[in-house]
Amino acid sequence: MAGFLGQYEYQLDQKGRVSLPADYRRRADDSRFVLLQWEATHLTLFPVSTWEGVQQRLLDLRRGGSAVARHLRQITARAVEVEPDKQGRILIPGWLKEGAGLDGSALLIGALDRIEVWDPERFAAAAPDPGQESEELEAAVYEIFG
Amino acid sequence: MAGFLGQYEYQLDQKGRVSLPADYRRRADDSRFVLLQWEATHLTLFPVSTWEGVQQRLLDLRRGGSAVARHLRQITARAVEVEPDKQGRILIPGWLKEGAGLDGSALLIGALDRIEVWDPERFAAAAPDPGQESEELEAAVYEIFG
DNA sequence: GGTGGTTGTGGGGAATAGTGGGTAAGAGTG
DNA sequence: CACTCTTACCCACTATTCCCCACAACCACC
Repeated sequence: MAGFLGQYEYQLDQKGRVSLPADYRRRADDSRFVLLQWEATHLTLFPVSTWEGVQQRLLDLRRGGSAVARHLRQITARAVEVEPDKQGRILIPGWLKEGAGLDGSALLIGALDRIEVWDPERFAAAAPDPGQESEELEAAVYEIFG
Repeated sequence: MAGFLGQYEYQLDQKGRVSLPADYRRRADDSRFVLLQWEATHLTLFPVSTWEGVQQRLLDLRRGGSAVARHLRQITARAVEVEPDKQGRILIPGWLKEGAGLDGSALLIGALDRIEVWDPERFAAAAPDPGQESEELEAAVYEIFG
């Protein structure tokens, strides 16, 4: 099955809720999601079925006892399990809105097995500059799409 | 099932009680927990079902008779079994509050299979500085989230 | 071109969650 | 045995969260 695709810009209401595109709701095999910030720029929304695999890898890494394992709490502390209400909206906690720079509206991006939640301006700014990086991207993309 | 996630800052009342987030209470398969300090910085709260595995590993280690095994009592001495009251609060003994630097308020952190109890300022100070450590963390995290 | 369903958006009201404190039972001490 | 201090249970208050109803825009389909 094709994963999450496309982009939707929705309002973030005064209670901190955003609609989840109906298309995404239908595609997800589970109605529950894990919303977390593991990159500084944006939030990521995993269906719980996908999240479980991630969680297992996190547990394995922590049990390994490496130096970085001690900081994993910084990741899990920035996560919540959310479930859309009857109208298909999820509530984004204040501390996550702040971290992702969300105010007013949110851009929902389909990213195959997950959904990303961006502040529209940040997303525009995150596009690669025409230059070296963009050339590398182009080359990689050519190899994939053939 | 998704484990314990997120962060909640609650008051620590004059009797030394803290509310356990309702979400955590629902998630735990058992209402009883083991609260202990095994790291200098904070306290950790294990559901008894999870604790049993830890306890088994402690017993195995002690039976192994290694040098460190002789100091395990320093760990178990800093532990208590707690159970939330009807309002969902647990009582933190004075000697544990002191060791974790708790006063006024407590930050409850979801860490997948366990819950951590931090002094808010200490938690902020424990965040990895932008630098080598933070880069390693980012790299490890990228590998996990792909 | 109407018509019915679906989708995003707004807001009111009930249930729940966190917080404070009073009082009784229990443990430890002299 | 009496006294004190701690722990546990209970009642009450307030703010937040969650659930539900309702509207309006859009699309598809007769």
